Amino acid sequence: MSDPLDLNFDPIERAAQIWDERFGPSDAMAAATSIMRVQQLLLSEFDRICRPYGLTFARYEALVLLSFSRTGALPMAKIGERLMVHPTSVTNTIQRLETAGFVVREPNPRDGRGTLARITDSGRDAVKRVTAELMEADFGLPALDRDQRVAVFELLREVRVAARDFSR
Amino acid sequence: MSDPLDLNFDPIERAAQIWDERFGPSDAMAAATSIMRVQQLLLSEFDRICRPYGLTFARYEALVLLSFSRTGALPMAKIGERLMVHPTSVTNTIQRLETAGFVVREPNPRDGRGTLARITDSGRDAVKRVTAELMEADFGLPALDRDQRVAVFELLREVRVAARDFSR
DNA sequence: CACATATCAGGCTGACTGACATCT
DNA sequence: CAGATGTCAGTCTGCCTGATATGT
Repeated sequence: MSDPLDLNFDPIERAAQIWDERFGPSDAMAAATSIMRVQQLLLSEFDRICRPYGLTFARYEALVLLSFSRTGALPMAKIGERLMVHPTSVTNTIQRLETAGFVVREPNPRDGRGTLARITDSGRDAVKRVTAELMEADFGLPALDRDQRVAVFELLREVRVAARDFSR
Repeated sequence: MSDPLDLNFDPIERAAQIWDERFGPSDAMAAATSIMRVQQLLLSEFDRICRPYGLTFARYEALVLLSFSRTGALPMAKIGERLMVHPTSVTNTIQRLETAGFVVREPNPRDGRGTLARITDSGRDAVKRVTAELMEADFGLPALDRDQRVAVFELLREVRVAARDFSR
């Protein structure tokens, strides 16, 4: 690359850089593209860890939710609410987890309309193994020390509060 | 919700909270879930802004790349490399942009195997309008001040450097 | 020849809309 | 009855693999 300004080979950052030259620097754009990109890096890492266990990260999240519920079972609607995904996506996710033997479906005894997804022993085992690996991998953030991770969390909490993603 | 521990209504944070009770606090998990969640918030915001112009954020990114190239045209492979997406995804993205009239395809005069995607006037106009709206929306980060945005960028740069996403 | 470039066929994923049966 | 619940059909998106035609 012949551009003398191209000290940095990341394409997104490169675009931001060129953008800066045209419109002036945008700290907002730089921060936003960093978040988008790091999420992409984390998701690949998480999916890579989940894959050997027949899981995707989305399915792992659903399984974690079930594994931490008091009875090991939750209504479909509750799962969608907690993971913030569409009801039909819940149907799809749970169906695949059921096919893999990590979850069973059963009628909700407290609501004739409803269905409960219940985690199986096999599902609990998978959660345990994947969680151990994620912890081992520092959730994709071994590059940051404890204070830095806390700083990231605190900063992003502001964004989530503003988006009403937190109740506080 | 009857669970006495449910003081905080964010589902991901809620899961992290329950997780903490079981395995002890994980600053890495808290930071990682925040990044995943904020990316989700930003992407919906960006897609919402792009939608009226017949774009998704992914297509907007490709269009930005073309609009900032010196000649307004780039080989497909170069686009994939810079946006870090699979060659078939580039074919797909460019095809849709072509259908929308934002780019045209032409043979690469310097490589008989290759195809160039060239941005049209209509494409440049769309980039201009969407970019203005994104700037107006502070790239989804109006909740942070300048110093905070810079802090986010600096922290996440560490992660990207470790992942070799940056060359420095 | 090996290799690069781009496309196509086809699969998988998660998200969505609209329609529907069922139940509260 | 209105409203909630879950599923299904079908669409769209982005990402991927493998095969292929073409050209370096």
